[in-house]
Amino acid sequence: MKQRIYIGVAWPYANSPLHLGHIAGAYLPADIFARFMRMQGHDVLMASGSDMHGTPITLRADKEGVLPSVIAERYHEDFVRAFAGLGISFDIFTKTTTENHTQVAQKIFLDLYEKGYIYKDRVLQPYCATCRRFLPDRYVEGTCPHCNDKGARGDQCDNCGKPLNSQELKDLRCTICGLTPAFTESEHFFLKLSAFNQELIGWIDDKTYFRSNVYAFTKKYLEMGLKDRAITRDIAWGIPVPLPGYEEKRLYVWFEAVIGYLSASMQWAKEKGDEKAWQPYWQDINTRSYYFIGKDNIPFHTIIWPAMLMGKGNLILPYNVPANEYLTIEGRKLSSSRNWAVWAPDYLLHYQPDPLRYLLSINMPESSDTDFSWREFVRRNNDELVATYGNLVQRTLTFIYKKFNGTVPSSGQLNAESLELIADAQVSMSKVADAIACCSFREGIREAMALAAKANRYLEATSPWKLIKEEEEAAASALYTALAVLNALKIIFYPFLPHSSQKLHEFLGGSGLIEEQSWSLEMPVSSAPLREPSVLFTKLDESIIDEEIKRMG
RNA sequence: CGCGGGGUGGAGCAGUGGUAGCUCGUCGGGCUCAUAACCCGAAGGCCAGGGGUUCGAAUCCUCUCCCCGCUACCA
Repeated sequence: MKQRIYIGVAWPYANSPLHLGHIAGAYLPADIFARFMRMQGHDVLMASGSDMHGTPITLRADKEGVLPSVIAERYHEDFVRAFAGLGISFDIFTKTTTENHTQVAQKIFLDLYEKGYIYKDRVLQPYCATCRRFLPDRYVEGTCPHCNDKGARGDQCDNCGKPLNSQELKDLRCTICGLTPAFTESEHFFLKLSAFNQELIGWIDDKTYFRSNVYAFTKKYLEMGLKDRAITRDIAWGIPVPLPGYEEKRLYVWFEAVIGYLSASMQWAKEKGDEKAWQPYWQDINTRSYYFIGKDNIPFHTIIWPAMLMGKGNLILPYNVPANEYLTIEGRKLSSSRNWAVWAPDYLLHYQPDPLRYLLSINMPESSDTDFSWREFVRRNNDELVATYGNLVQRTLTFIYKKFNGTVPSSGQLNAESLELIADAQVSMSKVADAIACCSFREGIREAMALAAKANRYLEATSPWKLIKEEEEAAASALYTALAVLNALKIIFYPFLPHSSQKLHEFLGGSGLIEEQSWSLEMPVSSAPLREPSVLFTKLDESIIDEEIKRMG
């Protein structure tokens, strides 16, 4: 049955390049899922874009003396290049500064406002006279009224975990200049999250198939009770509030950026020349929407965005939010400011995308934080990708190429071992499919690699290089069987390693894009031509470990 | 009593009630089609520790210890 699937992927903040954390956290799992679903014949729309607004971008622009848009555009283009290099197959990757997004965001704002889900309220807001600006919550520090910890921020106290607002803090100070701000009244718009509390509890209740951390976190959050949140700010960079008298205010990023999931779909439809094409992805209740994000984004995708969708009405709620945990680098938390990170553009200058995709897939932070180390990268590449999978392909194809004229050997009468291996390949195909379908990517790629290892064992046991001297037909039959397994491998590795699967597809005589193949085992056709193979993956020298580590930090 | 994640052979990890597994590394052997790749065998773990539940626990409960996040950039 053909399923329609919408895949939303976290919108990267356009203020620094993409790093491995982004890729392992959201983009790679989303891409694996999308490629798999497309190959299964499902109808997929995968969308994302750059989050161009927000304070960090403004701060950086101030520092460099340029407009915020300059910074945002620079990184947006950088993202587009990195995604292309890594093979992240978005159907659309746009940005929040488009006319389209601005209009959609403003329209939703107005709609929720008219329905009473957004209301005005006057708030006392800390204003720093020295810095001449209103201070967002996290720019205010003080003493927690609950536990007396001195490092509490305007939004919450990290010591006791209690949510706060700036007015509750004692000994208030501005984190920029350290002086005491004064409270000034300002009018803001609030999203009435409290109105959706019950409905959200009902919605999350049957989402037991969610990853346990996502489910538990959301449930607890909802049971503690939702508080309405301000969704406008007194800043200049962002989407204007579309009401007269509020020209100086902007929509706050977390309200506006999530709307990008919807506006990007509309943009995709427009570019496709069918303005209504987005509707089935958002309005058909049989469509399943998935949101791939990092764990810090959970509340925005399981609470705020669903609440907004409920308020807007006639839009489907998330079907699943497979949030990943974090990736550490060489055992330490990554930090862009300390350059303790591996940058995607930088990686792509030196290495192929598939080895990285392999490591991040097989060691994906699905259920707990995992570590990326260059030693592990080299090891996985050399000992697993090259030695197990790559070498299987190489030994099979070069042998056939030399001894069978570069054509598929005749299958002859397949013996019991051969039939068993082919059956195993079929089982692997469905196991990998099941694993990916429930977002267990690690399990999926492990199974794929296990099949490659099994094929190596089969070759060892049948030893066609010996058979060919006495019983050429038996050798042909064994190699035919190995080719059948390669046909399975190119498919089941495809979602994870699209570049090498495409290459293998071509070695095996296939034409066109492997993506157009279906998720099924195609038996080779005897005497069909193969193409001259070259290596699928290359070994990496151990010396890169120290070099790469030296370049960080 | 702040919250959360985690502690499984040398390394990285899987395993959530029923004889402790995977990949790599190490040692020994085989093979020679293949990117010194492949295959077989072996050594190596009282599953952080104490207590409890159970016929039976790495797996459930409880306590203790240790590590990592929860602070700016940041999935």
